[in-house]
Amino acid sequence: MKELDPLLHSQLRLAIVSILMSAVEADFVYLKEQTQATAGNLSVQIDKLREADYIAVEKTFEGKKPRTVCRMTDTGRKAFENYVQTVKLYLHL
Amino acid sequence: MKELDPLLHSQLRLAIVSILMSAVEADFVYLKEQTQATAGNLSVQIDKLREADYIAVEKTFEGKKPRTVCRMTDTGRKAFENYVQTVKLYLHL
DNA sequence: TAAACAAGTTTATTTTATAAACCAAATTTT
DNA sequence: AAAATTTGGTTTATAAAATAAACTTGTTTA
Repeated sequence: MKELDPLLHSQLRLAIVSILMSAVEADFVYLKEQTQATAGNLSVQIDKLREADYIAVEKTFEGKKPRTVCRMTDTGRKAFENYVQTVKLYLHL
Repeated sequence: MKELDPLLHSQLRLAIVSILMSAVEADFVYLKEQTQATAGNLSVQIDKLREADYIAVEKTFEGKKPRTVCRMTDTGRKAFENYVQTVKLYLHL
């Protein structure tokens, strides 16, 4: 049985990537709202995805407020597609 | 975002259930071969699925050798179908 | 009959996920 | 204008999970 990419096979990280796959980009606040995760957990998981170069993270300022914007990388998109194909086997789809 | 049943959202437990969903039953040795898991890990994960009544476990003797046979319960089948529907949302399927 | 094997289980270790506590800057309240 | 609160996070500590190593019990086999 093909292994499920452990980086994506995590509730929160999969949710993050799922959102990013259908939007050009999403910021920390939006991801927090959508996923209902705590800020700490979200911060950690975003960082893991960034370390693996699955997502790119840009820290800017929106006026005086910090803004952390995330978007998928090509590597991340490929990894996601691969994960989808693998999980389909497990789900008999 | 709907939560992914944590009992099924685990590489090995999902593999076990995936196998059991497409076979009437499967024994410990077969599951071990197919999943490539260690016996200890497999034993633990089977037990978690059994505790939740997702699978039924029957310990018999095949001649003089013990045989542990697993099959899905109705509860387990429903949980799996529910998991499939939920994960589809994450995967945009 | 002692060593090796089979089929597991139990326990210990490592990894992962999660949340609590913290920080800096800006905004609001008194 | 000082104090308290909010915003947008990060760091660190705790809880849970996955995994493997060690052990058990009975069975062959040399």
